[in-house]
Amino acid sequence: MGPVVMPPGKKAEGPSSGSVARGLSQLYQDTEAADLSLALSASLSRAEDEELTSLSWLHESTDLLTSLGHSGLRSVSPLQDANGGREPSSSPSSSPEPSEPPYHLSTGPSRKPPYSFSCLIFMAIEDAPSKRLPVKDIYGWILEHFPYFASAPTGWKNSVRHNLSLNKCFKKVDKDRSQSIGKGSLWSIDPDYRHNLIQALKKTPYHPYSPRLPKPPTSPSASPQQYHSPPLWPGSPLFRKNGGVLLQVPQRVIQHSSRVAAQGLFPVIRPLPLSPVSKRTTAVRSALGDYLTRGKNSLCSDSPPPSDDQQEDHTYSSSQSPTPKGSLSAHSHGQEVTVTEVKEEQKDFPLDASPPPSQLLQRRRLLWTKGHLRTPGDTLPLKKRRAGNLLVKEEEDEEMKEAAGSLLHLAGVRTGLNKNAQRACKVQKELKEEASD
DNA sequence: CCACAAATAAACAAAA
DNA sequence: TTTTTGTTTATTTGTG
Repeated sequence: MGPVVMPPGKKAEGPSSGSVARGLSQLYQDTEAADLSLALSASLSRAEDEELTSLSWLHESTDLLTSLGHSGLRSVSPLQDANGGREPSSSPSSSPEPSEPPYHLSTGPSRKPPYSFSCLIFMAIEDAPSKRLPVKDIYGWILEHFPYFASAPTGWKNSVRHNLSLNKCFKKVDKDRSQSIGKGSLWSIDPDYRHNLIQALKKTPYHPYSPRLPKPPTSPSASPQQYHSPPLWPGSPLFRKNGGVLLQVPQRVIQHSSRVAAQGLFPVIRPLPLSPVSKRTTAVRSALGDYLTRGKNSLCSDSPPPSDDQQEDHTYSSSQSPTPKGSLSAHSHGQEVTVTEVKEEQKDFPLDASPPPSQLLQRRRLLWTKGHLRTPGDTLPLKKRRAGNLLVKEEEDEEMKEAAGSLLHLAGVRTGLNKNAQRACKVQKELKEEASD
C-alpha cells in the first residue's frame, strides 16, 4: 500500500456537490474564522434548508473541520501545547497557559489530537486500502493527519509501537514472505476487537486521558452529544463509505443491518436511510459539536440529543475491552452492537475456531455480562501470547473464569484488593494462560 | 487516597 | 554495525 497517507487531494474523490459543500469550501478559504463556528453553523442551517441528497457536503465539512482543527487554520492562539508539555524535551510551544481549555475547546497544530494512540492506529490502518500497514506507514499516516506529531517529542513512535504490541486489537500480519516490505511486518485490526476500537473512536475522547464520557458542562446549552463525535478524520473510510454517519447511527440500526457485516464493518451501516435532514443535522452537529459549542455555545443549544444515545445505552461503559494494561479506551462492553457486529466479524476472522452463531451469541452474551460485572482492570488482555495462539475456546474459558471473578468482585472481594494483590492476580492469570498455551 | 486507563520512558532483542 | 521494529516492564499523568 504505497504511501501510507492519503494525499491531501484524495478527499475530493466523492462527487462534490451541493451548495453547502461549496459554501464550506469557500468558508475554508475565507476563514480567518474568528467566527468559524458561526459560519459552520450557518452552513449547517443551510444544509437543513436544502434537500441535499448527497452527503458529500458532509465529507467536505468534515475535511474542513479537520483541517481547521489539526492544521491550525484557526486563528486561535498558537495553542498552549497539549501538555505534550509533560514531555521534557522538545515541546514546540512555550506559553503554558494557566487555564488550558479542554481539547475540544481549543485546537491547533500544536495541539495534541484527542484520539488515543489506539484510535490513531486504528484510523491509520483502516484508512489503508489493504487494511494493513507497517509501523512506518502508521507513523506516516499519523504525521500526515496530525501535524502535532511532527514537532512532538519522538516518544510518540515508541508509544505507537508499544500500543501495537500491547493492544490485542492490533494484529501482526504475517508478511508475504514473497514480498518483503522491509523491516517488520504489517499490522492489522483484529476483527474480533475492531468493535472495541470503534467504540473507542465513537467516544472520541476529547479529553485525552479520560476514557469515560466527560460530564456535560453545567451549562444547559452544551449537550453531551458533543462528546459523541463520530470518528471523523480526513479521508476516513467511515466517511467515504457511509456518508459520515456511521457512528451516528442508532445502535439498533446497526444491529439490524449487521447481517451484512461479514463484509466488513463499514458497509454494514452504509445502507442506512439518510434522508431525514434531522439525522444529517445530528450527525454534523455531533461532528462539529466541539466547534459549534465553542464559538457561540448557543448555536447548538437546540440540537436534539444524539440519535445514538450511547450514554443511556451504556455503550461507553466498561469493558469487554481487550484493553491490555495500557492501551485502548475502547470500553465497549458488548451490548447489542457487539452481539451482532462482532459476531459477524468473527466470520472473516481467520481463526481456526469459529464457533457457530449460536455459540457466538452465547459468547457475546457472556461478554455482555462481563462488561457489566467486570472491572476494567480484570480484562487486561495482555497481548502476551504471540498472535495466533489465541483460540476462541480458550478465550471462552478465560471469559468464564473472568466472569466468575467478576462475580466475586461484585460480591465485594475486590474491595480487599490492593494494587499488589491485583498484580499478583495478573501474574497468576498470565501464568495460567501460559500454562494453557 | 485509590483504582484505572492511557501515555511515556526505557531496556532489550531480533530483524533488515 | 546501525537502524528499525517489536516486546516488555515500569513510571507518570489525568480522571472519577
